[in-house]
Amino acid sequence: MDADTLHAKAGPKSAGKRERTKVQNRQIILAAAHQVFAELGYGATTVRDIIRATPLASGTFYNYFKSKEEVFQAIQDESALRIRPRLHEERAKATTIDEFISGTFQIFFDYVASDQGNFQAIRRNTDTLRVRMDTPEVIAGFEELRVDLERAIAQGMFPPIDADYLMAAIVGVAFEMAERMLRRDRPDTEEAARFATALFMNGVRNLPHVQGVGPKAAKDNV
Amino acid sequence: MDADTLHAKAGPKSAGKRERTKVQNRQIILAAAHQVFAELGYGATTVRDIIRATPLASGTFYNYFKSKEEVFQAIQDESALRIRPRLHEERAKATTIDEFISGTFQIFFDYVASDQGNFQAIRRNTDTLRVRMDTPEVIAGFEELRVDLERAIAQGMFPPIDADYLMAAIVGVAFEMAERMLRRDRPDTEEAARFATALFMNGVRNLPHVQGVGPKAAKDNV
Amino acid sequence: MDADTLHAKAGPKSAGKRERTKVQNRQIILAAAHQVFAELGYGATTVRDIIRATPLASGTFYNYFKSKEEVFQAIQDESALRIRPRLHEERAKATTIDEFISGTFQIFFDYVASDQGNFQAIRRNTDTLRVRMDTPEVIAGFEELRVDLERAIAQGMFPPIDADYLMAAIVGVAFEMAERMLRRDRPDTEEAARFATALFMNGVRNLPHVQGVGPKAAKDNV
Amino acid sequence: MDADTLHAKAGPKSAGKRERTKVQNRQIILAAAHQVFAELGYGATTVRDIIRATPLASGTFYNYFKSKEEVFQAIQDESALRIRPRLHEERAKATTIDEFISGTFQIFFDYVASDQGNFQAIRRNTDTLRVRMDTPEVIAGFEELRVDLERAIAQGMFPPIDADYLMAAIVGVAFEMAERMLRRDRPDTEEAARFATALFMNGVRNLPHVQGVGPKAAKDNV
DNA sequence: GATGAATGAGAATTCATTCAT
DNA sequence: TATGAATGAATTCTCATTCAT
Repeated sequence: MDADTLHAKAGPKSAGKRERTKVQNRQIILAAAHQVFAELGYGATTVRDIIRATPLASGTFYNYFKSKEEVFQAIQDESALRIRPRLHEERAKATTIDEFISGTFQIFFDYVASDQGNFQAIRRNTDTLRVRMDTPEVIAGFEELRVDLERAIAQGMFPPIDADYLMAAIVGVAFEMAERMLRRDRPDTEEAARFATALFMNGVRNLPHVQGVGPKAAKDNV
Repeated sequence: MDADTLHAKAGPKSAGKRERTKVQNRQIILAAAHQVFAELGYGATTVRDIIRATPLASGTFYNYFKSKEEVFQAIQDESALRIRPRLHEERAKATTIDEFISGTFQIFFDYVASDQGNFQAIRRNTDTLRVRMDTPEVIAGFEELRVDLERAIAQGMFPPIDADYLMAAIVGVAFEMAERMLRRDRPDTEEAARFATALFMNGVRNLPHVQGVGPKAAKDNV
Repeated sequence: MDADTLHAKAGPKSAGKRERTKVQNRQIILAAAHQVFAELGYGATTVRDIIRATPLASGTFYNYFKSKEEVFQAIQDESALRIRPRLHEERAKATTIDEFISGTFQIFFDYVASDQGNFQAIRRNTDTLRVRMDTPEVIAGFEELRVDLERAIAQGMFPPIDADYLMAAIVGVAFEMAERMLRRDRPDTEEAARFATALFMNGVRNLPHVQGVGPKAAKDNV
Repeated sequence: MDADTLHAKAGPKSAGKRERTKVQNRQIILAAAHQVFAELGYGATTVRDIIRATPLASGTFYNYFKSKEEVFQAIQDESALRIRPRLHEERAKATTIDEFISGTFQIFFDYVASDQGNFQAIRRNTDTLRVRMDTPEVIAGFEELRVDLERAIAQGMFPPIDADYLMAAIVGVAFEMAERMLRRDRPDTEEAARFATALFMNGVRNLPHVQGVGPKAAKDNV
C-alpha cells in the first residue's frame, strides 16, 4: 500500500495508480521504440522488437498503439509538440531576418542535440536513407513556420519571396544538417547554426571557412 | 524442358541464347525491383514483392541475387552509370560556383519532375503527401553530388568550407523543395532551380520576388 | 465511486438500487449478445464482441456469465419463456393435424418475417444470400416444435410415425422455405404457410396452383 | 527414381511427380479438414487444427487455400459436383411424380450414406446448429433441381405449382433428414427415402407407421 | 460489484530460402 | 538454369480471463 492509496482523496492531482501506470507504460513503449528504431532503423524494426525491448506483454503493446507506424507517429508528434512553442516564441521576438533565421536554426539544433535519442530514432536509418512521416504535429510545425514567414514578409522584414519554398529550404537544411551534426564526434550546435545562418544570409561564398575539406567524422559515416 | 531450352541445343547458332536469357532475367528483376521500391519504398518491400512483379519463379531470383539488399546495390550501381554522364557533363562544364549549384538543382528538379516511376507521390491516410526518395537512383545521385562537391572544393572553385554541411544543405533543400514543387499545379523546375540557386548564391535577401506573399498553388495544397 | 453508488448509501429507500442494477446489467448483456449473435452468427461471435456492444467493462461480463456458451443458454431460456406462450396458444388450440401443421408454419414464417433484428439476411461474396438461423431464439423455436410434436404423437393426434424424421422434415421445410420467402419482393407468410401446410397434408399433387411455372419474384433473386 | 521419372515422356497422362504431389496435398488437406470439421464443428475449428491434422507445414496450407472458409467451400463444391450429375440423370429418367421424387431422395440419401465424412463435416456442428455455405456448385445444384421441376411442370408431370418453394421443400427435407439418418445406429437409406417420398406423395397422414414414437438413437443425439 | 489494463497463449498469415523436378 | 511447392520460423494481432484498484 503506497502513499497514493493512503491519500487517495488528497485531490485531483493524485491521478491514482491505474492512471499513473498507464502513462508510465506508454512512456516505456515510446522509449523502447526510440531505442529500437535508432538501432535497427525504422524499416527493419518489427513490433516484436519493440515489445522485446519492454518488460510488458505483447498484448499490452496493442492497448496503446495499433502498429509500429503509430508509435513512430507518436514519437514524431511528441517531438514536434515540444519544440514548436520554442521556435514560435523565438521567431516572434525576431526583428531582423538574421534573428529570425539564426534563432530558428539555433533552437532547432539545440533541441535536436538535447534529445538525440528522439531525433536519431526518426532520422538515422541503416537501410533506407530517409523516413519521415508527416504527422499532424509535424505538418503543423511546418505550417507555423510558413505563417511566421508570411507574417515577416508582410511586415517587411523579408522581401516578398516565395514563402512556401523558403519554408521548405529551411526545413530541409535543418533536418539534413541536424542528422550530419549528430554523427560528428562532438556535436556543436552553435557551429551548425552559424553555418546555416551564414548560408541563408549571404550564400555559399560567405560561409565560415574550415581547415581541410571536411570533418573526419563525417567521412566515416556516409 | 521448354521450347527455349530445346532450341538452345538445336545448333551452334543459338548458343548465345542462354547467355541472352540470363542477361534478360537480370534486367527483368532489376526493373521489377525498381518499380516496387518506388511504389512501396525500400524498407517496406520484400523479396516476395519483387518476385511477384516479375514473370519469373521465386527460385530464379536467387540465381541472380541473394537478397533485396543485393538488388538495391545493383540498381544503385546501374543507375549511377546512367546518371553519372548527365551529372558529370553538367558539372564538368561548371567553372563557377553559380554554374555548379544551379546545374545541380536544375538536374535534380528535372529528374524528379520527369521520372514518374521513381518519384511516386503517395498519399498516406488523409492529408499527408510524401514523395518516395529512398530509391537507389536518388541515393546514388546524392553520393555523386557529395563526391563532386569535395572535388570542387579541392580544386578551389569553392572556398574551404564545411563540405559535409554544404552537402547536407543542398540535399535538404533539394529534397524538401522537390516535394513542394510536385504539389504545385504545374511544377516549374526552372523556377525551383532559380530559387534554390539564388538562395545558395546570395542568401535570403536576394531571392527572386513574387507577387503576393506566396504562390497560389502552394496554398491549395497544404 | 459514482453518483449511483453514493445514492445507494444515501438511505434505506434506495436499498434496492444495487439489486436493480444487477438485473439491468444482465439484461444489457443479454440484449447485446442477442444483437451480436444476429449480426455475426453464434459461431463467429466472441465474448469481446458482446462486451464491445455493451457500455460495461469486460470484467463485468464475467460477473454474470462464464462464457458465450452461457449467454447463449440464457438467451435460449429467456426466449423460450417468451415464445412458448405464442406457440403454446396456437398448438394448444390444435385438435387436428391440419391445425397443428398450419399453426406451426404460420407462426414460424410470421416470426421470421417480422423479427428483423434476429433474422438478418447476410450476403456472402457476391451472389449468395443467407439468413441467420443460428440464433438462440430460432433454435429454441425448433426445440419447442420437437417437444410439441412428440406430445401430439403420444396423444394420438398423429399416427405412430417416425417423429424424428417428421421433425426433421418440418424443420427443413421451414428453414429452407423461410429463406426463399425472404428473398421475394413482398414476403407473404400466409402463402408460404399455405404451401407448406398443403404439402404436409396432401402431398405434392394437391399443392396450390399458380400462374406460370413459378413466381416472378423468385426468378429475380436466384 | 520411380516409374514416372523413367517414363517421363510416356504421354500426357503421366502428370509428373510435382503435379501429383500437388493433387495429393490438396486431397490431404481436404481430408484433414473433413475430419476436423466433423470432430469440432465448423465454428470451432481453426486453420491450425486443420494443419495439425496434416503432415504438412503450416505455410503449405496457404498454398492451397486462403482460409478455413475456402476449404469448407471446396468440400461443398466437390460434394455437389459429384452428386449433381447423378441426381439430374435420375430425374431425367422419371416419367411420374413418384419417380421424380423418390429418385431424388434415394440418390441423395445413398450418396450421403456413402460419403458420410463429407456430409457430416458439412452438417454436424456442435456449437451452431447449422452452417451451410452456398458455394457456386451447391447453388447450381439447387438451380438444377428447380429447372428440372419447372420442366416437369411444363411437361404436365407436376401440376402448376410454385417450383421455387417446392425446390426449397425438397432441399430442406433432404438435408435435414440426411443429418438425422446419419445419427442413427444403422442408417437405412431406403427407409429414409420411403419416408420422404411418402410425405411428398401423400402427406403426413399416410406416412409409414413405426413401433414407438421414434428411434432410440435419435433421442440420444438431440 | 464494477472497472479496464495486463497478460500471454494461440490464431492467422507471410516470409526468405531450399530443393526436387 | 528455371521452376514453384514446401518449409517452418517469425510476425502481426486477438482472445478469454484475471485482478489490482
